[in-house]
Parts: sequence; structure tokens; C-alpha cells
Amino acid sequence: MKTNHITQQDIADRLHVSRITVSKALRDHPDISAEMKEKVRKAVEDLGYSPNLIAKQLTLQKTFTLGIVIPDLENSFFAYLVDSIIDAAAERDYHIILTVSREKELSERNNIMNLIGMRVDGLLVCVSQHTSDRKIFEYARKVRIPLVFFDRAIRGMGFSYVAFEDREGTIAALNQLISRGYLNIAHFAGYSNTSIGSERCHGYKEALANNGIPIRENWIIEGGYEINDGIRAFEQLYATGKLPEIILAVNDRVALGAYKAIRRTGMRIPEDIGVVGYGFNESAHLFSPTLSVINQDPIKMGKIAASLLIDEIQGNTPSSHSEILIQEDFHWNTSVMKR
Amino acid sequence: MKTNHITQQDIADRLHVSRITVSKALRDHPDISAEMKEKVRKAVEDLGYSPNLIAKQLTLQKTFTLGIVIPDLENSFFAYLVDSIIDAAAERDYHIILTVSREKELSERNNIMNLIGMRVDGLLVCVSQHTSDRKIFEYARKVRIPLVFFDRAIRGMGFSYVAFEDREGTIAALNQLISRGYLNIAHFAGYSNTSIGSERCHGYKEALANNGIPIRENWIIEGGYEINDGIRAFEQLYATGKLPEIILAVNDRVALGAYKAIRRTGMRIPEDIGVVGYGFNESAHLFSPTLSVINQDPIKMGKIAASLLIDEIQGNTPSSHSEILIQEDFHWNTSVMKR
DNA sequence: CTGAAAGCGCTTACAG
DNA sequence: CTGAAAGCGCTTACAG
Repeated sequence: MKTNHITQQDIADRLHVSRITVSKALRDHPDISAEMKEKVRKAVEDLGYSPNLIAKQLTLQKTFTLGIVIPDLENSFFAYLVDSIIDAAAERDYHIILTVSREKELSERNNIMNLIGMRVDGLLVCVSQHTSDRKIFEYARKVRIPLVFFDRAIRGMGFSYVAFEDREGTIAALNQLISRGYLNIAHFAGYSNTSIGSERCHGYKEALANNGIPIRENWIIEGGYEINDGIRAFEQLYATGKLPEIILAVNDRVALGAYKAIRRTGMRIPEDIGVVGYGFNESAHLFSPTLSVINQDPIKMGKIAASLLIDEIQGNTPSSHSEILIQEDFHWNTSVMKR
Repeated sequence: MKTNHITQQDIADRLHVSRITVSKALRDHPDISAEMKEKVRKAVEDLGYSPNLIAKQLTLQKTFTLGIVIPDLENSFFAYLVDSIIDAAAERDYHIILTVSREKELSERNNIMNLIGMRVDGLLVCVSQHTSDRKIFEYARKVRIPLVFFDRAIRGMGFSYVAFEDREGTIAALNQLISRGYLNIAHFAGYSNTSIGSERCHGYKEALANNGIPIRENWIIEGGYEINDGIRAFEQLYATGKLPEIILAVNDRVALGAYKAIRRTGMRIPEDIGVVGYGFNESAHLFSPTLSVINQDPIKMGKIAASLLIDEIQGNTPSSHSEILIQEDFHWNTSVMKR
């Protein structure tokens, strides 16, 4: 069964005018008389006309659509982020086509090609963990499609980038903890070949070094971003015999894994050991005790990335290669004892 | 700065053939010689040709795109759902345009109109809580666009619908609890004018009635789907003086609110009071103690809804008005003491 | 104030 | 094996 859409021609036929007249009336062109516009308005109503945006896009060579590429929607950080991108885009009359790479480089590539094929006006991408080939981004560059990276980027290609001031945020948070007397802090790290993993780990090391605290290599446990990685990391740490006062987990899923593993040993949070993660308020409050976090606001990031991209699309930007770093602040919640 | 896209004409020019030849070669048409196809393939590579899907869609009168309308992406149930729709759609070569209504009827209407304007091949919608006007859905009917409701629907309009077998699932779960001796069960209900709220509440009442347990009206506390609603409900219940053994919360956010409010009183879960919610494993395991849930698998729902819709689009379906109910099973986790 | 022409980038019968 | 014609539904100068 075919769908049943009315065209401008149908309206024109009914009113015995040309379709150009209808097109103009619809866009409130000064050429057209008020009476004619009113007639058209009525016919639109009666017939249930819905303008074919595809045709409009082809004609205008603009789609008013943004393509998003994210690694994973099941991570609530990204869900909030996408939600805020949708809002920010809608405010400026853009739609969103959403694609998910599932952290696979191949899907990422296909998604970007498809989005370019759909002629989205711009691309918002958070690269997958394993992306190493820059070819697809060189292609994006070649066809001159505006592209903004957020949260995770391929650097040095001249695309704009929105990220958190991760290293600074880490240092500030740890300084605060250290000044309260917490000198024994371990780090469950991500991978050092991702910008997030390496920035956070560097921040950790720098903070300790700045405060003259020696770094114990077996207190830095590298290995992934999932719940199980947090469990494994704690087990490994536990096996060393000597436990820290606080664990700095590279993200909230790893922190959750740490919670689970800690509980299994019978230890209590925060009395026996404290946990600090990176995250945002809504997700920190799903933990009990509520997770202390170096705060990363996905809503703020989404807004900034979307408007940066739209500015580039509309040519409001001086440089098309801005790098925006969002400040982080430490939220001291109940997963760390107040001192 | 304009984008820089190659067209079939550009390829034709370079190869000194007509664009029709190129078009045919690209779709592997038998008309075209193997050598010519090879030449075209090479030119595509060299020039970086990316087919303009907009033009293709206009010509074919098909977009291979599904429009999604959900109330809220920040609810992880929906995030998982959308993710699984994206996957299921991708498997059959469909894209997704995602819109979020934020539970507002007006946004919902605008989103649907836009999606129809974009000429998506079909619509997947979960109606907002407050939708009362059917006009937009009558319009969808009129233009004959395939539409499948999921999770929440406007009934009686002849659209297909995928939902959970909520009442049965509730009854089965409560039977299990009652047979273990839990006779005092309260219900934090949603709104009775939403299908979810009323189905769950009916299931609750029926289960008690079936087991000859009198219904205490002040143990049914109606009022919303958010964390704060759960907090408020528990405070109200607590004020009555007489507490149940188990609280059946209408969803996981309300359950989380109950957790928080319970903790504030110094009571322990599950020793002093148990909590049961509706949800899915991934979200239940974010709770500690892990939440016992009447299981609702968003991934299953997404897959079913997407393939039902695509079947309707492709005309593989006998009736375009199927109603699919997904079975629920009870996951007895640590938020209720084992008896 | 109204309309004819050309074009956006593609595909699909139909000829040759 | 290759191409000319018509069309998808819209918009935008340009005439009248």
C-alpha cells in the first residue's frame, strides 16, 4: 500500500493556479496577494498537505540535519549527551540522524559514509576506542563537511573539538583530597592510547608528584571501561595486600565494578575505602553511597558541541578549528568520608 | 564554504560517457560491460564519490529511514530500546531519525509532522504521558504511513502495538511472592490514565484478590514516574504508621526514590522492607541491593517493534494491525529476602 | 500580481 | 552495449 501524500501541484490544481504560485504563497512571498495566500492556507488544511522535505533539501542543497556518531547509547553519559544535542539542534531548527558505532571502527566508517550520503549539514562525532585509521576523516575533510569531535577526538586534523579539562580537573580534585590528608590513592585507569585514559592518568600522576607523593606502579591498574574491568582491577589490587584509602576510577562503570568487588570482600564504602569516579550528578546519585565524582556534564557538552557545529555550518565562526575545554569541578559525595 | 561533493555527472565527464551509464554501472546493471564497470569503480575511488541519498530517495520515493518518537532518552530503558531499534533497522538497511518529545504533546505532534515531512518510510512511536488529542495519528492514518506503537499506545486506531504483558507479569510475580508468605504488599502506582499505570495497578489488585487478600486503599499510592514520586510515596506510606513487607514500585525510578526514602528512615533493604520494581537486568544491577524486577527487556521490544514496522513497510504482513505482547518473568534479586 | 523555465542528483522504462 | 527522455517535489531568478 502506497502512502498518500499531497503535493503543491495538488493544491494548485484545486485552486486553478500554477504550482509556483502555491510555492510562493506557502513561503509568504510578497509577490502573492493576501487572498491567494489565505486560499492556499485553507487548501493546505483541507487536503492535509505536508511539504516534502526531501525535495526541499535537494533543491536547497541543505538538509538542516546533523549526523551524530557515538560509540554507545547504553552508556547514560551518551544518552544525556544526545538528548541535549537534540534539544540544542531543535532550537536552531536542525534535526538529528543518530548512529551508533558500538566501538567498532568499521561501523563508524560506514555510519559516517552514510551520513555524508544523506548530505547532513554537519557531523558530530565521538570516535570509537579503537579507531586508528584516519582515512574516513580525511574524506570528510576533502568533501569539506563541517565536523566537530566531542569527548573523544582524532587530533591534529584541524577539526574542532569539545572535551573536558580532564587533567586539570583530576589534579584539582586530587589536590583537594590530598590536602584533607588522603595520601594513599590508587587509580583504575583506562587505556593509555585513548585521550581520556591518558589525560586522567597523567592528571593522577601529576597531582601525586606535585604533592611529593611517590607513585606506586602497582596502584595504577590499567584495563578498560566496563563494570567487569572495575571488578577485575579491585581483585588485582586486593591481591597486593596493601590497600589505598581511595580508589580513583576512570569512569562510573569502573567505579560500579569497584563497588561490587569491594562489597564482596565485606569491606564498607566509605568507612573502609573510598571511591571517586568521573561522571555527572544524575548518574552519581544512582550509586549508594552516592559516588563522589569529578563532574562531567554531558548536557553542557552537548549544547556546546551542537552550537559550535551549527556556527561552523552557518559560517558564523572565525576559525573552524576551535578547541573548547569544559571545566570540571569535584563533587564530594558520600562515597568518600568527609575529613 | 560550500561542501564539495562529486556527482555521477562528474564521473561521466571524466570517463566521457553519459551519466546514465554511470548510474547503471554503479548498480551493477547487466547492460553495462565489465570493463566499464571497472572504470567507473576506479573513478568513484579516485574522485571520492558518495552517492547523494537525498536525490535517490526523491526518485525512489523511499527513504529507507525510520522515524522514532520517544518521550525521553535520559530514561535508560528508552536508551536501550533506541539502541536495539538502530541495530535491528541497520540489519535491514534502514536508518533512524530520532526525536524526543520530553513528554510534551506539542513536541510529539511537531516531531511526527517533521518526520512525515522527511518522508520516513515508517514511524515508531511511544506516546507521551499526556497525549489526549488523536488528530496527529488520524493524520498519519490518512497519509497511510506505516506506524507502530511501542510501550505506550493510543488504542483503537488500528495501528500495530508492541507492549509487555504487564498485567499477567504482575500477577505471576505477586503470586510467587504471596506463595512464599508475603501477604503485605503496597503499590506505588503511576497514573491510572496511562496504560502502563492502569495495567500494573490492575495486575496488583487482581493478584491480591485472587489470593483472598483484602486491598488497603491507602497502600495504593498513585503519583508519577520519577524518583521524587517514589520518595513522596514512601513518605506518605510511612506516615500511615503501618508498613507493608514489600513495595511494588511502578518503575525503576520510583523504586530508586523508595530506596532513598527508606534509607533516610534508617530502615534496611531487604531486612526491614523489600522493594520490587519493573525493569531490566542491566538497570536492576545498578541498584544495591540489586532490585528485584518484573523483567522488561527493552532490547527485545526494540527488535520486535522495528521488524514489525519494516514488515509492514515492505508489505510482508497479513494484517497491519497486530498486537504483540511480550512475556515478563520475575527476577528475584537481593532487594527482597529469600523465603 | 502570476507563471514558464531551469535545476537539484538520481533512476527507470524505452529506443537504438 | 550505450544513451535520450521523463520524472520525483521542490525553489529561484527572470519575464510578462
